[in-house]
Amino acid sequence: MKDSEKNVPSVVVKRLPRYYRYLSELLNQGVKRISSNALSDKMNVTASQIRQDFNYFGGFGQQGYGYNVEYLHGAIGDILGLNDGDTMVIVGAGNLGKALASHDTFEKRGFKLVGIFDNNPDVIGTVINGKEVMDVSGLEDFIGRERVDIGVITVPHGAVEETVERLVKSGVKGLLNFSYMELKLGKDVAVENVHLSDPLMTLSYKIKENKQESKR
Amino acid sequence: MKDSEKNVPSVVVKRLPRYYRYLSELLNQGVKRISSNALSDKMNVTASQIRQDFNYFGGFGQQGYGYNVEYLHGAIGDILGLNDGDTMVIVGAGNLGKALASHDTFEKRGFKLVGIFDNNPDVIGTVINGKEVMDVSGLEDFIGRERVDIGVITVPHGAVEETVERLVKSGVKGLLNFSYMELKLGKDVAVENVHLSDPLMTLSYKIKENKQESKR
DNA sequence: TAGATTGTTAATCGATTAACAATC
DNA sequence: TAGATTGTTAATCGATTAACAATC
Repeated sequence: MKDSEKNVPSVVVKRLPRYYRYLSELLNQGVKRISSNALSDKMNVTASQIRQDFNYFGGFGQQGYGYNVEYLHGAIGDILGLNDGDTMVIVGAGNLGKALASHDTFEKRGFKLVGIFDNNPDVIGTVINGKEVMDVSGLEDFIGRERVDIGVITVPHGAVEETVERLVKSGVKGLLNFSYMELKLGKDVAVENVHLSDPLMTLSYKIKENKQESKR
Repeated sequence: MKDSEKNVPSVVVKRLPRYYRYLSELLNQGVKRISSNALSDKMNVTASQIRQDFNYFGGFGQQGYGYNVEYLHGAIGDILGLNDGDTMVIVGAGNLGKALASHDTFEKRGFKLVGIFDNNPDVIGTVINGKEVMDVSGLEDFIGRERVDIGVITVPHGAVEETVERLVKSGVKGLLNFSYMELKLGKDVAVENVHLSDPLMTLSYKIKENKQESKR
């Protein structure tokens, strides 16, 4: 069994984007090499965990030297599939859809926004970040023709179910779901659910905890 | 030591918003009671974990009956501090700031948006979701006067540091940070960092994994 | 009461950390 | 070579699951 086929715990996978971000920053700063210890300080994780994590994918470092930042950055990008040129469409050109369409980090991470869709005649035809909003009635055709990989769901609550169905039927391979509804699908279509109010609630908990602590 | 003062593992805290969302939905559907087993089916977690989690805060159920949905919903809301009437300001009225300002889920969860700030003269004075965008130069005054609890950071990269400093100095108790930069602060100010591209990267990984699997 | 289901303890599992031999 | 730091195994810690007595 190749290293890349070992089953990687999902806690590790969820840490990869974070590593990737920090390495991007180091790369920007022109840092050439970094040790697990130095990275550990920066990221507030243990050096041991860093080495352990990387070794799920088979060691990118060199004894006595550390890790080459550029190489490691590229390797993690590959593992994450950021160099696969995944294309995506945004369905729902409301405020959130618009914001995501204009969010340049997506492009910087190697994703290509190829279409924005809405069902509102007033919105169809308007231009967001240089792209014309298309009529959602043409969604299936477009996805099939352009072989779109990812569907980003930013439609209102009531339209989620239908949107998901249509995206999946058209053959997208993954859904990034910003709707209130939590999606579970068959394992042939990957899903990530994003709930913007979750971190706000967690923050609220922490604030409350801080208050209680200071009272003691 | 009271139950509420036990130190709750952060994995448990991070699950609370999810419980809260599912309970909101059940409440909407008019469901009166639910057992850990039934909830377990719905949420794809074990019943054991649900009971274990709730018991960190001291048991909300009743043997032989299960949990009263309304009561449990309220209790978790209390734990999360959603009934504390936390106020918030959004700093940065760009696309993301606008989207968040219009995101009604925040209000539904008990948070009160009291101000939106920007430094761009073209944006100052415009109205977002019924609220006029204010000049960021008045940020400190406003926060002090209105005793704002939470600062939501949606400014561009270059303005993050200054924004954080000003928010903290003015006395906010928590930051919800959407900027690229990952914040760490002293423990008197709570922070949640949100990185919108992280779930997209994780999704990309899953898609890639699916592809490899189907090849085998 | 009998049945159901919690609260909670004990067992298991997995993830993190520590340690160190391998090696650049 | 000597020093540094990885890759990797072993030890520890914590979280999840299982089990069941308590009890509504």
